[in-house]
Amino acid sequence: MKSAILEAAEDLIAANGLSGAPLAQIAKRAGVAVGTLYNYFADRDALIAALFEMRRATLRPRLRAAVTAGEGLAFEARVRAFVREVFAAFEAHRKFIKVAIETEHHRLTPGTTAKDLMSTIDELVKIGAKEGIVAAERSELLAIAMTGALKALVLRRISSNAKLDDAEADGLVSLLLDGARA
Amino acid sequence: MKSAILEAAEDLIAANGLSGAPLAQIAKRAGVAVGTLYNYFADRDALIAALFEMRRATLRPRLRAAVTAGEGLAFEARVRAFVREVFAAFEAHRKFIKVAIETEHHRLTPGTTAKDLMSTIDELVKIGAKEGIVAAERSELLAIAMTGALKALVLRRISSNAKLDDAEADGLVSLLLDGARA
Amino acid sequence: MKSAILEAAEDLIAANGLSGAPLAQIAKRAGVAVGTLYNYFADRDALIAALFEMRRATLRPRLRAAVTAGEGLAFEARVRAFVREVFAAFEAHRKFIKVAIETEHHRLTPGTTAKDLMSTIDELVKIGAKEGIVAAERSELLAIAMTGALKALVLRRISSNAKLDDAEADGLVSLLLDGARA
Amino acid sequence: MKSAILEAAEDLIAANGLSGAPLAQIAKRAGVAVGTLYNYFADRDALIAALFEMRRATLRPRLRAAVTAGEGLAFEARVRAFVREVFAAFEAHRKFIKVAIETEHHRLTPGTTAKDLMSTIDELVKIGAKEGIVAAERSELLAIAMTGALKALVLRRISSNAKLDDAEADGLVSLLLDGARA
DNA sequence: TATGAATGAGTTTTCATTCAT
DNA sequence: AATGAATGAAAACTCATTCAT
Repeated sequence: MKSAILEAAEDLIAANGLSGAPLAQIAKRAGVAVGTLYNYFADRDALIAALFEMRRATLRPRLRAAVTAGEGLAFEARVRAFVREVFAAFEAHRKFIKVAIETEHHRLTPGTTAKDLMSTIDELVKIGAKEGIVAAERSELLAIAMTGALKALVLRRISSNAKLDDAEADGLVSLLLDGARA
Repeated sequence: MKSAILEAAEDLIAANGLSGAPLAQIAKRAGVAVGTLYNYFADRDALIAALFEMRRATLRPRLRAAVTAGEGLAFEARVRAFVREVFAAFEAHRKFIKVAIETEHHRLTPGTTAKDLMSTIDELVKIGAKEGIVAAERSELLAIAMTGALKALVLRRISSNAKLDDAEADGLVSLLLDGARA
Repeated sequence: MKSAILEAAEDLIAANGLSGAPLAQIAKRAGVAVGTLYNYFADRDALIAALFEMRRATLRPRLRAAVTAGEGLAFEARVRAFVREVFAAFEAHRKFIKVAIETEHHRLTPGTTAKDLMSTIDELVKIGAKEGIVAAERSELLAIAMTGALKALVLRRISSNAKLDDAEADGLVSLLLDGARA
Repeated sequence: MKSAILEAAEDLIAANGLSGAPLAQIAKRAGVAVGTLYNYFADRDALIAALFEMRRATLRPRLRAAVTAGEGLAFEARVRAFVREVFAAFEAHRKFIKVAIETEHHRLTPGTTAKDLMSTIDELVKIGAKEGIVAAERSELLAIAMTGALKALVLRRISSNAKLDDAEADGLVSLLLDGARA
C-alpha cells in the first residue's frame, strides 16, 4: 500500500513535476482515498520525502557497492566498473532517476540520490588522486565535471528512451580520463 | 517598472524556487500592487516566461558571440575562448543563471538559456569534429558531457559565492579535451 | 447538499440577478464552505448551468405533458388545458420561473426553460394550423405572441405575488384565440 | 464625445450583455482613455444609466406621439397607427431596443423604455375600454399581453435581422383584437 | 480635459488537511 | 485502517476607480 502510493507519486512527478502531483491525483492513481495517504504519511512533504528516501535506501547501497566493485583493479578499470554499476543501478530505476535529477534543487529533496552520487564520485576521485593517477589540482574539478556529465548523459538517455549500457559507461570514462581528442 | 517586477520575481525564484514566488510577494518586493502585475503580464505564467525571455534575449547573443570569439584560432584555443566568454556572461547574471539551471526542467521554462547553451556547445563540438580534432564518434558524448559539466561547475561556483574566471574556464577545457590524468 | 447549493444560488439570483450571486454568498446561504462548491461543480459557470438544467429536467416533462394533456379535445379546449398545465407547473416553481424569464438572454443560460416553452407552444400552434383552426398565415405570429404574452403575464403575477390559476389561463387563451373585443 | 462613449457601451452591451462591457473595453471602442469616462460620468452605473436615459429621451416622445397619432380614428385604426409608430421608432434604434428588452430586469435599468412602452400601452388600452371596444374585464390582460407579445416579436425580428414594418404591426394588432382563428 | 498606469477590494479557484462514518 | 465530503487559507485574477502628468 505504502509503496503503491509512492509509485503513484513517482509516476505523476515524473510526468508533471513536483508541483504537478496533487494529493488527489496521487490517491486516485494509487487506487486509494485521499484520507488514506494520511495514514501512511504525516503530510504531503513527508510523502515526497518518503519517496526520495525509499529510493535512496535502494540506490545508496548500490552506489557504495559501485565504489568497491573495482577494488584492486587499476584506477581506470575501477572507474569504468564504477560507472557501469551506477548505470546498471540507474537503469533499474529510470523513472525515479529522472525525477531525482530534475528536482535536484527543490526544497523538498535535499540530501538524496543526486547528493549520494556526488559524494560517491568524490570518494572515487580522491582514490585516483592518492594513487597519483589523477592530477591533484584537477581532482575537485574532475569530481564536479564527472557528476554533471554523468547526470546530463543519464537524463538524455532516459528522456530519449535509450539504454544506459556498459559501452555508454566506458565512453564517458574514457572521455573524462583521456579527453575527447581524436 | 516591468523590469523591476521581473527582477523581484528573479530574486524570489532564486531564493525559493518557481513555486515559492507568489504574485503577492513579487508585487511587494517590486514595490507595486498586485493588480499592477496584470498591467504588464497577462497572467503568472506570462510573467515567468517574460523573465526567462528577457534574460535569454541578453544571453543568447553573448553565447552566439562566444562561438565566433575564437574563429581562426586552433580548436583548443577556440573552445577556451568560448568557455571564457560564457563564464563572463554567466558571471554578469549569476542570479538568473542559478535560476535557469535549477528550473531547467520545469514546464514553464522550455527553450531558455539552458537549451541555448546546449545548442551552442553542439555547434562548437561539430566544428572540432569537422577539423578532426575531436574524434567523430565521441562528439555527441563530448557535447552532452561538456554541457553537463559546465552547468554543474557554474552552479557550484555560484552557490558557494566563488568567481567564474578564466582559470576555471581553462581548467574545464583541458579536462574535457585532454582528460584528467596526471 | 448539491440541491441545497442550487437552491441558495436560485434565491440569490432571484433577489439580485445572475451577477449578484458571488460564490461566497451562495456558500454562506447554503451553509457550506466555499471550497465545498467545487466538490459539486467544476466552476461557477457549471454551477449556474446545473441550476438551470436541474429545473429544466423537472419542467420539460411537464411542458411536454401539457401538450398532450388535451389530446382529442377541440383545439381551443386543448390550448386551454395546455396553458392551465403550464401555469400549474410554473406556480410550483415561481422563484425559478422568475429567474428563468429574467435571465433568458444571458450567455450562461441558453437552451433552458424559456426555450422549451417557446418550442412547446410552436408545436401546439402547428397542430391548430393543421386542424384549420388557426389561420396558417398567422401561426408564426401567434406562437411568438403567445410566448411573449404568457411570459409577461407570468412574470407580472409572480412579481406581485398573485396566483397563476385556471381563470388566468383561460383569459389568456380567449384573448389570443378570439381577441380582446367586447 | 459623450455620445460616442454611450454608443460604444451600447454596442458592447448588445454584443455581450451588461456584465460583458467593462469600462476598459468601452473606452477602447470609443477611442478614449478610461479616465476620460469619468469626466463625463460619475461612475459605471451612471454611464449605464445615462445610456438608457439618452435613448429614453429620444424614444419616449415618440411613444407619446404614437398614442396621439390616431386620435379621432376608430379604436382599431388607432391601435394600428400606434403599433406602426412604435415599430418605426424601434426600427430606428434596433441595437438599443435589443439591449433594453434583454436587460429589462436588471438592477441598473429601472424605469426605462420597456416601462415607457408598458405605460403607453396601458393608456391606449384604457381608451379602448372607455370607448367600449375592449371588454373592461379584459383590459389589464390585454395590456400585459400586448406588451409581452410586442416585445417578443420585436426581439425576434431584430435577432433575425428582419424588418419591423407596417404589415408586421397590423398583423399583431389583428391578432390581439380579433384573435388568431381562421 | 485627456491620459493610462497604479491601485486594491472583491471574486474565483486550488488544494492540503481534517474528521465523521 | 479506509473513506471522501467538507473545510478554509492561500493563491490567482478582474476591474471599477483614482490620480499624477
